[in-house]
Amino acid sequence: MDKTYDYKRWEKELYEKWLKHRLFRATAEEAKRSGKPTFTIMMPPPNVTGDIHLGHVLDNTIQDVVARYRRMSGYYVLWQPGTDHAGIATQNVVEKELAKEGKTRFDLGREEFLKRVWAWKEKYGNRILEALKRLGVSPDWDRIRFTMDEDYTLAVKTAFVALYRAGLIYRGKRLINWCPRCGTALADDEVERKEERGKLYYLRYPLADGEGYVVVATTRPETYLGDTAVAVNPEDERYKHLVGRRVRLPFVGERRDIDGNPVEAEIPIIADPVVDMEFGTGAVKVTPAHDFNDWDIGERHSLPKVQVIDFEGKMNENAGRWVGLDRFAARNEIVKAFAEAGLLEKVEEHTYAPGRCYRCGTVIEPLPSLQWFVKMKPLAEPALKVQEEGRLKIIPEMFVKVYRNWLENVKDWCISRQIWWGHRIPVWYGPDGKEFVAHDEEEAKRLAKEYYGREVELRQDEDVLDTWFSSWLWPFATLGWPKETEDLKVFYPTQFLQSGWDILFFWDARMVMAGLFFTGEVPFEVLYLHGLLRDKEGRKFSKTLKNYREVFELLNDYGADGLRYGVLSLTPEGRDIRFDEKALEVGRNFANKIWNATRLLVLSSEGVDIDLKFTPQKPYQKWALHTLKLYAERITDALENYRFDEYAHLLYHLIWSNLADWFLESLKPDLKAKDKNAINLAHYVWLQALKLAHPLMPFITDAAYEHLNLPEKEVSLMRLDWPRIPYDFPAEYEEYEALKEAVREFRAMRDLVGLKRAPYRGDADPLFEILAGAERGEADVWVRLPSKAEVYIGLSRQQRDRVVERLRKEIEQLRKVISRIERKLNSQFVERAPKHVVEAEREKYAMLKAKLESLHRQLEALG
RNA sequence: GGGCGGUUAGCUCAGCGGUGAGAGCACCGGUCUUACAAACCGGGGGUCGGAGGUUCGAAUCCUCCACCGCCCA
Repeated sequence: MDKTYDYKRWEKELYEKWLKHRLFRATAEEAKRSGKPTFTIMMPPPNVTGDIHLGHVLDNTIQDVVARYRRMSGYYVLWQPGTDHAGIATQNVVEKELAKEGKTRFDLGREEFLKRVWAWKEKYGNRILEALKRLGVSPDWDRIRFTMDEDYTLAVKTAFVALYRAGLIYRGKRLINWCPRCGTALADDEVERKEERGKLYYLRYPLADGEGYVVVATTRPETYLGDTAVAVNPEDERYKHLVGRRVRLPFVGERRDIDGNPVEAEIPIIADPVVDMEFGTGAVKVTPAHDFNDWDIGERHSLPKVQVIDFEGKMNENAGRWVGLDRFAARNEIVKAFAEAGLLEKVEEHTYAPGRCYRCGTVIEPLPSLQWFVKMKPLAEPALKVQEEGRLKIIPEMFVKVYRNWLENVKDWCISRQIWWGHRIPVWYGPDGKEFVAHDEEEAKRLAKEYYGREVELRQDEDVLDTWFSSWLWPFATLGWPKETEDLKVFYPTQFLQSGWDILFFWDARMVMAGLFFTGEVPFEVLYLHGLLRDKEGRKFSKTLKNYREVFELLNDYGADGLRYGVLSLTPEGRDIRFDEKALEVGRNFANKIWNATRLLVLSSEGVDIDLKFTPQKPYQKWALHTLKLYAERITDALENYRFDEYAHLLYHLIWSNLADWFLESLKPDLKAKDKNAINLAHYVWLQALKLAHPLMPFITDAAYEHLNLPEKEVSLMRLDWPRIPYDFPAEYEEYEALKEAVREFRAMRDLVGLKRAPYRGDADPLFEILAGAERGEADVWVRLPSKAEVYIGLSRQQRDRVVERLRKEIEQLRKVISRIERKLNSQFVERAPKHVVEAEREKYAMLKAKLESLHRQLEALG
């Protein structure tokens, strides 16, 4: 057995071995044959464009821990991997490639462009999945699905048609979020808002029928060209007399609304309660075609909607002299024009939160546009209901409110995207624009023929569907839906879904809706949300800041187990995680510790025939079994409750602080003596500990397992049963704990006086000498240890003083504690507190009293 | 504006009605003790954000306040 753990070698060898033995494979047939309950986990499919980052590491470590734990505890596990076509992101990447050649997608045309994207996907699409293998994760790689697989496409079409026929999909002209850079509509939640510094411009609108003007405050002066009213709060005394009168927009000539009707430059002053009297001057401009609030005001007051910015973010023909200018350039020009005409009252610094595209960061432009929408209310209600009824468990609890709040206020979902990479919307239009929604062109033609009574030319909708419209089907579409497959019957609904909280709305909540609507099932029993990884300062990882290291570098430096351990141990319930490489060091050192401890066992049991049969005899042995039992229970509990950080810490304490520091040290004499019983017991204990650690640290534990000289072995610990420890030795546990205490006291005393070894006398367990570094001998002064055991440490006269000082300090501290308890025992506490608490307090009091006396005796003895 | 979370040792965090308030890292001192210096042994370090309240008992429950972060408008 090598002197150090070479994780690079072992990670490679073991992963190949696991794959060779098909340990991750899951089939419906075998599941049925096994007779075990199934446990299905759907891997959140990474984007085909992406590179692996720490978020994937956390995601997949969590899933792997659950998958391996469940396999070991008697479930038949399917962990379903795959990738997501990520419409906008992927199209962007390929368009960037094209730009290097000086081309746009329009130069290639739709068909050629899509060929390029597919080629790109074939080449790079599985990069993240491949990288995940180095982490040691255990999904069934033979089942990789892609959201644009042929089968999956069928699921998407079926879903669209079913929703349309149920009246839950409609097409309408509405204000949508438009990204001028990506050239597509976005859903509300694809728009990010963050506070930014901007300016608030005060514009003067001259009254049309008299002297003076009304001043409106706006962050977007360039949209004034599309204003169709000025609004004030009906309660606002300052403006009551103006309501009903009109202002004249300066520099505005001919303009038309979105239906082509001319709109005058004179616009009314209206009263609407949504206007905030505190904001600016209390009078606001209303631009229904470029602002969501204004759209609603426009609807209420039947205002015309004048669009002044086009789909490229440029001013359109309604902008008069500014036509063709970019919207931001137009802003400057327009402000200048107002200033020159004496119509700019002032400009203030202002913080506001413009919407930005979550894919490219461009400021989104609200625009009226004809798009497809999903009616969300009817889908949201069942999703709320199943949560209420406890059929969907959300962990941690605090996200329940977030989930509910979103569903209760959900708005219709804009699902059409003006890009090419994605699922083409399955709608065909007749010559008169009549829409035919169908699974394919054949069916559309048939429907059209029925409708028109003859064959007509059909034109398919140019747009594609939002990527999330395919991902929300993931839990069942990957298993073959809409076909009634064996996979669906056996593995669906699933048991566990984990994701970062950032996609709770995008993905998790929508999967619940889709699951309920399409399959009538809650798609997963448990929804586990974890926080997002941030840098040491709490900032998001970002390419521009370069505030992170590549996952491959981390894997090289700390090993997969070190990385897994580090990341998981940092993960608190739900909150964001400040990532610190120090944690990985802990993980790496921990793996190393496991290696070395195993090495001790292996080297010192050479030549011993191991059959795992033993009888617990000595106190340290019973203590070890009892400790193992306590930890196995707590670890199982932590895993059952998805407390991963706790799991990581418990492992550390069991294996390092208890087994390595005490058990193995106590075992050493028996190892030297080749005590067969002790060696078998140790192998049993160690094997259980390795099993407990296996879900989190699969490589080092399996590497250690390979070295253990056991009578029979499986391919991997993952094939063994989860530990249940049938031993219970509370008395011996206490006995050995007392020994530990005496050893610690002896060591501390010895260190206090600066001795490397010290003489002792008294009645001590034979292990005491070894653990404490003590020996029988002569001394000037003997000091009894404060612990129960009657053990003395021998000192010289010079060393006496330091001990006296130390004793005095301890006595003082102890007195304080004791008097506090005395007060407590003389108060109402005795009558009011539960009996057992009072009893425990009395016991503690007696114990501390005894200890105090012992300290006093020592002090006296030292004279 | 509505909501959520946080504030505990120098740092990252556990503990969420009964502990002399914990862990890891960092720090200080000692050790090549034949598994491990990626280690071993020992040590110092906290008025649990502030103010009230409930309770026999509060880091833990309630109210208010302060600061930090996030989500939704």
